[in-house]
Order: sequence, then C-alpha cells, then structure tokens
Amino acid sequence: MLELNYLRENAAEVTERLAIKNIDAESIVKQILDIDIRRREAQHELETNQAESNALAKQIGELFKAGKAAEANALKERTTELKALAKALQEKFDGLFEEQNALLLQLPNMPHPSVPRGKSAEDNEIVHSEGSMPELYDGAVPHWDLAAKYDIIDFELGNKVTGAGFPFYKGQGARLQRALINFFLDNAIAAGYYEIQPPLVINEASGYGTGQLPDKDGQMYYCEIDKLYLIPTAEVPVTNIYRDVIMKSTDFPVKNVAYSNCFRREAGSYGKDVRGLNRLHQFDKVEIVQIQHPDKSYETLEEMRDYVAGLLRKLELPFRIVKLCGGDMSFTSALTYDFEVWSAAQQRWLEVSSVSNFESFQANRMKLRFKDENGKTRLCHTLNGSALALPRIVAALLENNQTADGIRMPAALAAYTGFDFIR
RNA sequence: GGUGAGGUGGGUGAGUGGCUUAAACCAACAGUUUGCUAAACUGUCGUACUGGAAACGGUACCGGGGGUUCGAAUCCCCCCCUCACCGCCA
Repeated sequence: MLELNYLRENAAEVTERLAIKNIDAESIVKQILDIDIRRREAQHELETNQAESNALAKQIGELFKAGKAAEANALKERTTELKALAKALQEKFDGLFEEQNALLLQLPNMPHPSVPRGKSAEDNEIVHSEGSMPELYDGAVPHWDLAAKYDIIDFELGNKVTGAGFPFYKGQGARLQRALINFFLDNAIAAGYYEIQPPLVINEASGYGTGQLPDKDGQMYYCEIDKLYLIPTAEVPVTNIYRDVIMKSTDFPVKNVAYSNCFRREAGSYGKDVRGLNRLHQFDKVEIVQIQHPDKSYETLEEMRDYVAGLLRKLELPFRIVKLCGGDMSFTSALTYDFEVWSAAQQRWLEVSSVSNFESFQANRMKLRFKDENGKTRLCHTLNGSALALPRIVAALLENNQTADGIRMPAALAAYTGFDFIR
C-alpha cells in the first residue's frame, strides 16, 4: 500500500510513475485526495464532539461526588444529544475512511524510475547474459522424457495419488532435490543469511501483510475449516514475522533464508507452459528475504542479484538477468530482476528466480517500522528473491547435461548428491 | 476434543465504574559523576490519525467485535488466541 502522506504531497508524481505500470491512476488518486479532505473534516467534527462528551462526563462525575445530583442530571441532557450526534458522525467518518482505504489498496506499488516502459514480457530489458548454450547430442530429449527414462520423477504416479502438478521424485531424482536444497541453504548461510523453517500454512492477516490477499485469493490453496492458507512462497511467513514490529536501525540488514514447499493453484494455466516441471502446484524453493533501511535497499537489491547469479554460475547453467518492464511487474514490486536459465532441449528460457525490492509497500501494509537516527518512526523496506526455485533448475540441469550415457551433475552439486551421473 | 485459568505498553505486571493523563519494576536512550569499567543519581521513554509555522493541543487504542452507562481496561454478550491438566497422537 502506498503511503497516504506521500500521495498527498506528490500526487502528480505518483500518477506519472504508475503510468509506467500501465495504470491510469489519475481518477483514483483524485478520488483519494478528495475523500481525504472530507474524511479529515468528518474526523474533526467527530473529535470535537467526543472532546465535549469527555469533558461533560468528567464534570458530571465531579458533581455527583459533590452531591449536586440535580446539576449533574441537567448536564446529562446535553450528553444525550451529543451521543445521538456521535453515532452519525462516527458512521460518516468510518465510511469515508474505509472508502479511502479501499481505493488506496487498489493502487499498485510505484515502479522505480529506472524501470522500462512496456506492456508485456516482450518489453523486458535483458541486463546480463552469461554462460554458453550447450550443443546437445542427437538423441537429446526434454526433461519429462528424461525423467521417465531414468525413473527419477514420476508424473503419472502424482496424477494417481494427488493430481496433475504434484509429481513424485524417486531415487536419484529425490536425492537431487535434497542435494539442491542443501546446496542453496549452505550457500545462503555462507553469505550471511539466517536460516528459518517457517510454517507452511498461514492465517488471513499474513496473507494481507505481504499482499497475496485480497488480489490473489484464488491462487492459494485454502483450508476452509481452519481458515488457513497454504503458502505460495516462504516469503509470506518469513516476512510476516515482522508484522507490527518496530525495529531499531541497528537491526539492519535482516537477512533470512528459508526452504519451503510452495503451493500454488495456478488456475488458468495450460499447454506446454505446464508440461513436466515447467509449472507445478507444489514445488520446493529456497527464498531469501531482507529487511533494510530505506536508504540502503537498492544496494541490497544489487547484492541479492549478485548472490543469485553466483548460484547459477556454480551450477554451470547459462542464464540471463531480465529487468522487468512496468507492464510485467507484480502489483507489489518497485523493481524486479528475473533470472532465466536456458533449457536446452525445450529451447526456451525458464524463469527460476525473481528478485524484488518492495520498498515500503509491504511494510506499510504490515506496519513494519523502525526508529531512525532522529527517533522518528518510519517504514522499513522489504526485499526478497528466490535462491532458488527447484523444478526449473532441475529441468535445465537434466536437459543441458544429458549425454548418451546419462546425465552429468555439475561438480559443485555432485558434492551434495553423492553421485556425478544419473544413469 | 474435555475442564480450568488467562490475554494490559519493548518485557514483567498492578489496576472490579470517575482520583488512570494506565502505577511500579526491568530493559532502552540521554545526561551527571568517573582515569576506564561498573554502580549510583537525574531526565526521557507507546502507536496512529488529526489541528498548528512552531510552541503546544485534540481523538482513538488495555486480544477482536458488539452492548449497558453521563462516563468502561474494569460490567454484560459473541468471537479469536494463549497457558495448564486430561484424552488422543508423530
């Protein structure tokens, strides 16, 4: 949620910047400011009324104590009037307040000034490419065929036991998963992150805190009887640790890493996009989350970007970094880098990480604040990134490293899997 | 699931209708003292909205929501959560 104070003083700038996300915010902004004036008027009226009531109540109390019941009762008439008025004023204020809030919630985060204009993924800016695309041997096949050939990932079995998008990992496939998780966690810890194992299920307030609710309601699995949601990413529980918290500026940077299963309904997805490991309902991901001082958050974003690049380098995967254009960015992000690896048999780029700075957008919803150098309470900045999401990494590893004799494991990973070939 | 006890500021915790502007202690911060450290002493010490150039005010908030009352942390109703014991269970 954007900060009302900022919006009030920089309405034109907010509108301009939101236009980069292809949002025509002009009328909403105007409405918000309009309501703001009326809301404050209503608040003033209401509070004047309450102040009078409070003063009278005090007087009445004193009169009763002094034994002047008649005078006290006389004053009660006025308080009765005020009370009737108070109800109407309160309703008016509440109505305006909620209306304003609802409008404010509709506005996405402002993109950073460096974000390119554009409508879709086509307009994203490739800011970095690295590694070379492998030449595959003649018999090379996509990862879903490799999965079956070596019996390491069983999609059919998943269909039987659960449904589409819930595969079984078996034998060396399961060990590869475990190796990747440990590899990612160990690297994060070495880079100064603090490991956390969060709950995989969250309540409604947490969903609102990080912005999954109300907009992406249908994307999460929901447990009706307990009113709990399965997490779509560890970002949700790990960031919500800090909901309603006021930190000290010496606490920065907070660097957390969490491995978790992630659950996504992915309603509306279909076709080759969802084939094999390309898009699952349940997958594994290691997530890094940072909380930073507003002045340092972009430095931190670059640090996180470099960190993720290092992981892909160690895994010997060709990748590129893409700066998302306004039209392709998420609702909550101010600047996002996507990491895509080359999946050689599918001949396509697969997104394996998304590293974002949310600035104060999530913090505002969550009331995550800190005391600055002058003792002033301000909103923190939050950032997060996948480091990394497993399935597409596995897809690329399998496809890119396949040979007639088996699938080679990159050296850094072989130390974790305990084998250097899948056969 | 059953029974009972609870939810008060960063923490502990007092507060059964007006003297609460939420005590006291701890922690934190600033200062005094000090060769340094410690201790002691003094002071500051919730959040949000809002009025004001500022000084300084106003209102709300004691788990959440409703109600009673001139007046509610306090009384009543509903909900949520926590703890203890029992049952069940990895």
